[in-house]
Amino acid sequence: MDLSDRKKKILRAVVENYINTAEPVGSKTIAKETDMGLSSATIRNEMAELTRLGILEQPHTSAGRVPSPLGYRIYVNELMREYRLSVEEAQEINNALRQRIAQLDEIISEVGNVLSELTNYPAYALSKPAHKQTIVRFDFIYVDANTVIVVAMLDNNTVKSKLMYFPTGIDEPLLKKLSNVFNSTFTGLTEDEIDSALISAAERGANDPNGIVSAIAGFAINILSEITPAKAYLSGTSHILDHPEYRDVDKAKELLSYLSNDEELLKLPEPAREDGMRIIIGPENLAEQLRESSVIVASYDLGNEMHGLLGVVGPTRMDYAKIAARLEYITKGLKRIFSGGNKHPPHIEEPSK
Amino acid sequence: MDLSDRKKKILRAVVENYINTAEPVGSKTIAKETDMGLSSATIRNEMAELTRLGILEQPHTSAGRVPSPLGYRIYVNELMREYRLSVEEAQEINNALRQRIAQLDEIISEVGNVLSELTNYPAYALSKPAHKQTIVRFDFIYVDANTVIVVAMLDNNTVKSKLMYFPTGIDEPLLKKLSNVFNSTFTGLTEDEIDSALISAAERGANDPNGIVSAIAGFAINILSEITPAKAYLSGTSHILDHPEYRDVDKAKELLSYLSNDEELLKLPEPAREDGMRIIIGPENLAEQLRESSVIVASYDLGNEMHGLLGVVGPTRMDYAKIAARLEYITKGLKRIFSGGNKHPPHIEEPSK
DNA sequence: TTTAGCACTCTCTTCTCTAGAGTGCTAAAC
DNA sequence: GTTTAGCACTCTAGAGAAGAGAGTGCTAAA
Repeated sequence: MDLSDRKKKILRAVVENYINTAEPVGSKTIAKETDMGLSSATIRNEMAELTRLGILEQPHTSAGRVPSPLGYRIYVNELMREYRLSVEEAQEINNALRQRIAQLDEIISEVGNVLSELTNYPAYALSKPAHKQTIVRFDFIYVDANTVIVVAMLDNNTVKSKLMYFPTGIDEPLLKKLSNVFNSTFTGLTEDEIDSALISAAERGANDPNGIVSAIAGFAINILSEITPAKAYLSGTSHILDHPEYRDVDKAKELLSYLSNDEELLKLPEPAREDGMRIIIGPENLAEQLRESSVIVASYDLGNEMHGLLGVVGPTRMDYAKIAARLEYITKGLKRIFSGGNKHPPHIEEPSK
Repeated sequence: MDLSDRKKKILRAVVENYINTAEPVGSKTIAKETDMGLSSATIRNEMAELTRLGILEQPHTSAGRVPSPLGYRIYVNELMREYRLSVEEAQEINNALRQRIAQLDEIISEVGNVLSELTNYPAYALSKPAHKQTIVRFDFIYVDANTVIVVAMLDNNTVKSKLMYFPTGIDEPLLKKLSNVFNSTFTGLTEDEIDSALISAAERGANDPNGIVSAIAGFAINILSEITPAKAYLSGTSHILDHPEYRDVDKAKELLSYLSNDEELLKLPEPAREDGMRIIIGPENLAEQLRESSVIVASYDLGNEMHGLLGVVGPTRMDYAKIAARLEYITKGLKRIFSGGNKHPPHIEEPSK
């Protein structure tokens, strides 16, 4: 799309004005609030042209103009000023992250909360399934004649354990045998590779008619399948109702129900590049319920197999520049905290678009 | 409150009609839809009386009547018919529970989802902190010269483990010593009882200048403090917008924000008796934001230190009888599944109020 | 190429009016 | 004494009308 510089300036003015006011923007407003030294009539002509090109839209004949999805697209791709976080904003994000990151368990949902609070839009956080993991070693701790603690260490250095009860009884020699069998047969295998053939072979190898091997193998499979399953966390849904677009309760309800569905969230698109960000505007969304909303999504990566997506949902008239800047600051900050090893959020840096 | 039988009948009719229609109820409607053989005029007189007693209310002079909070209270305490779950409804609950209960981890939040879906109101689930737990045994598994797996078994038979890295190095004899120190000093203690005096004493006992003891003790404290912390899960918030009471976006927003705050949820009242149910009507709520809503709450108990509250939030005009019946069926069902050991939901039973 | 002027269009708000529902009171009927 | 019919009265919700305001597109002049 090749527009004259003047058209671009006008488009930008329309988009930014509309983002702030949520009201259709008239030619007079543009003339007054930008310093192009042009009268409203000239701007009117340009806006008429932009409307013909499908970049602006008119809600009705005598209303001001509103950006079309195409208009937003052009704005986002070419015109959006890089939003520079102020020192205060960056500080605020730093504090929010620092305070919330206590237990790693819930970090992702917490980051979603932070994101939502900082943007005033609903936010979601997805954790992606890690690459197929394997168990690298098994240990067995004897507790009493019927009880054993099974400890499994994974290839990412996490450890899982479980108390298991065997009515048929066990003793130290049996444990030793089990340890040998499991460490030789079941290590280095992904979930899929542990199948019933393998289990019954191991049962024969350990001379175990009592199902002990298969119970432990079941535990192993459980661990491998439960580790970082794709999960969705949604935060700040009530922010939806802050925005005039959703004053219509039915629309709000539609979006809210949609977002509350984890499976739908997991289907949302991802950024093309690992470190990129993606903005999906209105009708570019595949889901019917998002056709009037926009999504900004970035991926995060905490190392150690923890990675996923972090997104913000809002009306098409959302402050793309600001939200994108904050989102990027957060994802970068997370990465720094977790891979760098130092426990402090990053210092202020220049965000890119 | 001593009312004539006729007044009670009329009150019940008003409440139930209002619950269904969300419109103020007129004397004519009552006359028509109940078989008391009375004319609207008579009923009008009775309703005027009930209004004088503060049991009914008039939105404005010439509108029908609406129950006051006191009216709901009387209805709930004395007039509410026991709602009998139909076979289909019970079946539906059974299925919902059965399908969802896979990993115990998320069972409580899942039950919240089920509850919300079955009632069409937002529902919350709280897990209460368990009684102070203690570690009953420690085990140490040698991995390599710098790495140990620490395994701790709690008094409720759950097992926690962690891979720990010690740059100063460790060997088998040291592990043995550690095992002795921890199993003699730190077992049977609650989180509070493990204090720094104890830790430094143990450090001296183990002759450990490298902070290994204190690192492991930190892990122990972590476990004890993290186990079933009070948690809140909220489901089905979008159902709020189904009800005409919350068509006003500002009201919906107020309630939604309130419910989204975990700390507030944790402060909500509990049933007086362990197996009881509690209904809090409108202004009986302490929180300002709930003054126009009602809460029905019951406690659940899955044995094994897992217990907490399950609640439903809706407009004061909510179908108390139906919701209470479903809530009770669910809590009883949970108990049966988990304590009875059989993995199937209960059969249909008569719910009590 | 830009601007001023002007008629035109459409929405939003305000006001008025009416239909309808429901009430409370009075007097008659049971 | 209780119940009912009748009726005037009150209040709301909704429909229609009117006017203000904002913004447009077109034309003609600068």
